Amino acid sequence: MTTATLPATTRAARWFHALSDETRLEIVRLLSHGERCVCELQKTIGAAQSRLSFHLRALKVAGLVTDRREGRWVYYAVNREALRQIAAFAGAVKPGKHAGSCRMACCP
Amino acid sequence: MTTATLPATTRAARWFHALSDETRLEIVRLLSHGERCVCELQKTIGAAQSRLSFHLRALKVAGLVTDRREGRWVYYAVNREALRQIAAFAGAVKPGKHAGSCRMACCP
DNA sequence: TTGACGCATCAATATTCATTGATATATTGC
DNA sequence: GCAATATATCAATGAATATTGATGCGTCAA
Repeated sequence: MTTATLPATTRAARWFHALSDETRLEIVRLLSHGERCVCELQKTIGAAQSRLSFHLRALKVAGLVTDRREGRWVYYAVNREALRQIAAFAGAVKPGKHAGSCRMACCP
Repeated sequence: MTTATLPATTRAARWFHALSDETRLEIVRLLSHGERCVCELQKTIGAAQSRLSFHLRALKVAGLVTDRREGRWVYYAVNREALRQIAAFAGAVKPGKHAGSCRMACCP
């Protein structure tokens, strides 16, 4: 259920996939203000319960959120560390030294 | 063909989707060193040509790469600004003021 | 002008993903 | 225990995506 042991590229691809859906992005945005139970996300987003559950699971499997049961409620929260790593990944892609034509490397 | 006028969430979802595939991540990683022609990406990645073309198009439609023809070659390059915005987006998701139980907001 | 090369596109297929409605499980208050 | 609530899961369906092989189109060099 965890993605911690996967190769970096695979893990990154799964993170990005988890964020590639508008509903899930909305969930993450809401959770960025603090943890929330499913019922509130449901009211706020206006999505069917099973649909929300589906997307929460996707985020959880990808390691972007954590969940915690308290009585009848389950609270979800963002995994700050994962988000940090995602930002770092995107930030690390910089155009490099060879910017400009690259005949040499390309077609010798 | 451009995504510039879309709502922020929609645009972000498309960016993340473009990065949600291992082949495309590998392409972006290679392009981060400078622009490359398709034939070199092909050699390096070892993917069928039509497959590579498919993924390059996905990246281009999402606005993450640009292309430029020079003679028989087409050179692709990362769009630094888009990557910067993606990193900013991920970095902006911070756990917030209400971290901890949030009964109040949740189930009044 | 012909042939080779670099690349894009198309058609067909298989796979993955999202949505909906129904059902199951756990927890609480009565 | 019973009913109500919160959430997860399942089954079915449709939509989107990825892969492969074939074909087309522009460009260059002989």
